[in-house]
Amino acid sequence: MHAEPTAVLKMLADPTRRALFERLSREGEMTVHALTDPSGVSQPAISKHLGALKHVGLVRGRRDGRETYYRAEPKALAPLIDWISFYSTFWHHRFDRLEALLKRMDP
Amino acid sequence: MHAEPTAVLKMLADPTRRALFERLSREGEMTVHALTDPSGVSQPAISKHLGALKHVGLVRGRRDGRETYYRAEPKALAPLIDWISFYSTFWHHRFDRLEALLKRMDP
DNA sequence: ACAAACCATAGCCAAATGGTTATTGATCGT
DNA sequence: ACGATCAATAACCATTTGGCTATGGTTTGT
Repeated sequence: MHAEPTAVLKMLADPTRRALFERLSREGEMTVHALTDPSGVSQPAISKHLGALKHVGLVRGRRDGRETYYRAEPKALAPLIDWISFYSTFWHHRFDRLEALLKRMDP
Repeated sequence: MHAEPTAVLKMLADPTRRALFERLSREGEMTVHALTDPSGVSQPAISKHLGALKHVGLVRGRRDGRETYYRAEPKALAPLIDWISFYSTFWHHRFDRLEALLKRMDP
């Protein structure tokens, strides 16, 4: 219970990397090529980021011929959600909006 | 709505810094000295981290004589919670465990 | 008055980070 | 068969980061 969120936080803290995760979350499975296209950075940079995300389980890669399709793995956010959940106890009494925000997450 | 979570994520991604925020969340207002004590790093390092946390609004400092009391400001987590909340829409239909986790956050 | 305590700042340094170009390996289309 | 495409890796580079020591500025206690 409530595992180390450091690795997940590090991954999401970089805007380029978070954009990859967001795009895969929104649009589903995509190739490296499609992800590189509008990213503003080179294909090797994207591959490296995807490798890092994969390493902490935030994405999964499926090789198909010469292409690799990546998909988001939101399960890997569990440590982060656990962390927020755990500390929400301490925040609750002085963060009025928290309750509303948490409700919004589970409508 | 759903502001940039990058700054907040960067702050929490460092273990030393997150430990400060956690400690202030658990134990309430504390001096720099008290925070430095069991941290394993020097007082200037702690002060620098507190300055960074303060800069993004995650803590607030109150000077009292020669001591400075810091407190956590969980309100500043709003961008992060908004981000998770926003993407939960996309995850919800393919992340079964999320629902359970979110329920655990708001029992 | 003055030494000690508390905190912030300055200056420095090693390591980590995020990017690049070049290259390689594999697969596809013609 | 072979040139083109896709992705990963290698090698390199600049910047950022997180730590340190040294110092300075206040405030406190004696």
